[in-house]
Amino acid sequence: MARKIVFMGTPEFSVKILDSLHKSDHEVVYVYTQPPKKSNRGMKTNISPIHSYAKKNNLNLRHPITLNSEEEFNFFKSINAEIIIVVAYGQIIPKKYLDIPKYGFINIHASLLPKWRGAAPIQRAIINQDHETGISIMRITEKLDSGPVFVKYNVKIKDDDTSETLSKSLSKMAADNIVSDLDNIFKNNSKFIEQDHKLATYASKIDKNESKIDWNNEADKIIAKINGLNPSPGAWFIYNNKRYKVWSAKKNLNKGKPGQILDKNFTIGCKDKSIVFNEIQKEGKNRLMLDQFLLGMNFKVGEFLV
RNA sequence: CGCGGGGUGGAGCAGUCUGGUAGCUCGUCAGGCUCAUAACCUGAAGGUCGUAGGUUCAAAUCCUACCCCCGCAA
Repeated sequence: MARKIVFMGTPEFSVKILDSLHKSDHEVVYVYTQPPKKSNRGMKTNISPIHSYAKKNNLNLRHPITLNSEEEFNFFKSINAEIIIVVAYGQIIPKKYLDIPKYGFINIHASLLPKWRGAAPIQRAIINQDHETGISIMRITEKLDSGPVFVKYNVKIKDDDTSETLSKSLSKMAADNIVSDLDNIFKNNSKFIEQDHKLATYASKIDKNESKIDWNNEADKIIAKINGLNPSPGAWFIYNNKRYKVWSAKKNLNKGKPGQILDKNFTIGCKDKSIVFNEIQKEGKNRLMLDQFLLGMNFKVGEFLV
């Protein structure tokens, strides 16, 4: 039976899931996303990935600056949706909204709750060198990411997984399952299980300062950071006053002082072993594979990166 | 009007400030060496220096406009 769904989401991660819902038997009556804002080079006005998807597929779109106004709340009530799916919307849903739809607000979160509640669960899982993560589908309650969960899907984190690859596979996993999961909710087949709040950890937003590579860490830890911050904002270091963004790297067994260039392959010493870059990008330049990068790179073995 | 870097043979770069023969590393092709090679040696091909104007005896280089790529910041 077709249900009236409202979808709330913003980044690329949400798009596949919206697509799944849009192609299902249910009716996506409204899509909410963050309003367009001036951003990026030149400060042009940019719309969110969900915004452009909705436009392309002629879905009803709503992008209020805030949900808190009376007017916005009344509009929401007038939609008369039966269930709301929230995937990385980027705004806290005010409490008064939560009881309006018959089947409530459902959230898709990219971690195995109660682990990694909050803004950057995928990045944190990789940076923390976790071996697995996943998707949790849960009911939204007043407190962020702490509602009862009714299903989790696990996925292994591979050594070469980045936030981008992991985000894609998690997004796909959620998209593949959401429709049948919703059916279970509608049929009342699903048990919502309270999280064990004592085990909760928090995935705080990525701070600019932590994206700089600290060569006093172990090679594995540095690589985890590189992968976790790929593609955005990217792990980086300074050499000759230029900023270099590292897209990927692998461990090398050679030893050397932290931050020191150990050989002509631009291998860099860490606290223990060392790392050799795989794909790297100088500021203002394109990203390059190591062999290309080395051709035009002028450096002396023995010097230090900052 | 957010700040900044860049566009030079197929790839990555130097040369631009201080105008005067188009340079480096790699790749490609041919030949050589070798049991053999992604190694080594020799040689060759390949560039309207992003585009369009301007200044000049002379422009990759100086001036103007435009196009494209990228980093930061938000």
